[in-house]
Amino acid sequence: MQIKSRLNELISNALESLDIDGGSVQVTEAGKPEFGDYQYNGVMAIAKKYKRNPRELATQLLQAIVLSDMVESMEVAGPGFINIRLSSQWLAQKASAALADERLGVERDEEPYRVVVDYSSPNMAKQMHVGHLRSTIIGDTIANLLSFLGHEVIRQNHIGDWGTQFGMLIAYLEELGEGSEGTLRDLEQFYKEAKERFDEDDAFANKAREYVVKLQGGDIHCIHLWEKFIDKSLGHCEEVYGRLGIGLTREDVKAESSYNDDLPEVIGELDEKGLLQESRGAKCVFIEGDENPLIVQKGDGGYLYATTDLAAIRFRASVLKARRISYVVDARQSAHFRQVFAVALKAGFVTEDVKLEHISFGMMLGKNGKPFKTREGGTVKLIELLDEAVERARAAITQREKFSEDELQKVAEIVGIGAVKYADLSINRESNYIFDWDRMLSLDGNTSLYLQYAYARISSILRKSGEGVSAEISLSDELERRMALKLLQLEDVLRAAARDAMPHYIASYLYELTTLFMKFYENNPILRADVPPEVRAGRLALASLTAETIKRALGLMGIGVLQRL
RNA sequence: GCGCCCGUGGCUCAGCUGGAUAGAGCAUCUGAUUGCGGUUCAGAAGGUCACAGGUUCGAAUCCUGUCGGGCGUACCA
Repeated sequence: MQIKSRLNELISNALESLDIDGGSVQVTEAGKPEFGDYQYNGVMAIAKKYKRNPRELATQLLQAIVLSDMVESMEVAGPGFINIRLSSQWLAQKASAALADERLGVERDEEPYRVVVDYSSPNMAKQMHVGHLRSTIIGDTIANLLSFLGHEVIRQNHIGDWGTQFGMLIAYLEELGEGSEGTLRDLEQFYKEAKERFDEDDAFANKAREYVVKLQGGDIHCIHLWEKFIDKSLGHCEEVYGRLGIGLTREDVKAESSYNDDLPEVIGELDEKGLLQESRGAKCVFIEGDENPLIVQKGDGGYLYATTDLAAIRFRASVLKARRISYVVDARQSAHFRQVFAVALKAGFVTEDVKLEHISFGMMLGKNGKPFKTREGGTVKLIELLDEAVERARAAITQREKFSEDELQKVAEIVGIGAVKYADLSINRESNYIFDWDRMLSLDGNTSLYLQYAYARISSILRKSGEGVSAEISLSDELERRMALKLLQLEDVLRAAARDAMPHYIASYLYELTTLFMKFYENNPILRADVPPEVRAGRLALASLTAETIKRALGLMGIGVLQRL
């Protein structure tokens, strides 16, 4: 249910009927309950433009609005605000419909498009570490969200499987011989050992360099070693994805190396367009207003990741035919993407109507405000971080419910992983964020545990009620009414989150919904004996829809819920 | 040097393309509740929205400058 756009339309139509150009009409949620449910503030600006009295204009506008059964009242307030109150009957009816609907009343976008979401993209030479966390979970959420809204999502895991370090790694893999899979399990260690060999043994170093060349030349033996290595490394990533509830599969992998053959073509096309210039021995594209060019080919003939990124854009636009291409990559690369996008456009790899966006995010900081590291100052491995999350969750769970060891482990897994993900997804992605175990595993405040707890509590109520939930919701008091309104705002929130690629909109919404529910529940008993059956049924229905909404929205973030906690 | 991002109560964060008295949660204080699952609920206190100008009916939000912090700045990815 899109509420805002319907209201916008009512107002737009009215403005049009008055022959007034109101620009893009945007109602917002009311600042206070006294103001109603929504408000439109645009009249003042329009009045200024037409040099008219705002209150008068607002009054005239109201008269021109054709009210639907959705709106109970609209009135002018203050200097020219228009306060809107929705019909309770309408809210009740739509909430009932949402409850009966698989999608909770959220419609698919009427103009679906094909979108590439590039995220996670780990380097195969090293173990996944915290540096990959944000891209992976933010990207996955956005992909899930767009998909839920009916868009055709193509996930692209642009893994780093190419580069000089692979010569060293496969040379070492070969040296260890058969049965070296065990060592490969700890990639970090493997890399370290290979590097040591490389630094200490000239013969080994030479072989490593030779293997780089052979690999690039398509040598069968080297390719075989390399494939084996990548396969193992990817397997490790998949283990992490599995635990994190990330929807990336092998089919989504589109490795850097897959663009190798395109790179000369990219250079060729840039040249054809007359964009290529040689500068200090390298082939570059200069961009107006930019001090530094985008270097696409090194002096020694080698390509760079800018070249690969251009090849990828070209592929995504021409082969995949994406209309929106989103890169979930940390903010430090904003300059890089700005350049790559500009060049891709100039070169005609994409047309103007394709939306290229860098969904950037800030750094993960430790409690001390400095980059998140281990006590020793090393990089935190993702798998170890997740282990710790689960361990801490286990300790944090109050064991009101008696869990078997198996169940406890499952619950801790859902709670712990959820806490890590939610802590990240609940804040504005653009800012750096402080990683704090205690806060993220707290039962108070905007945390996943609070939401999961609410879900479990509602589940308990529903179980105890011993009856099915009917889809009939009637709203007999103000809190019930506010609940229904909040529940119906889900689609507006999801759409805004998808539009801006801002998962924290969803988190804020869920938190507001849940605190509102707690308040509602405190004041409106459900299962008590003195509650009339109709009222009880209506409240049960609201509770049920609340639970479903929490479950669905957390599900978009890849976070699970529990019947008991 | 240049460029980008960020400065909101003690702490962590919201603030929806400029709107009505800047909102939450921790932490602090007060009160309710023998609890339809609580670590719940209600309330209080706490802010010159870094600073200074400007734009206008109206600015945390837009513009300019200053200060402070982060990041990036040609052949790594």
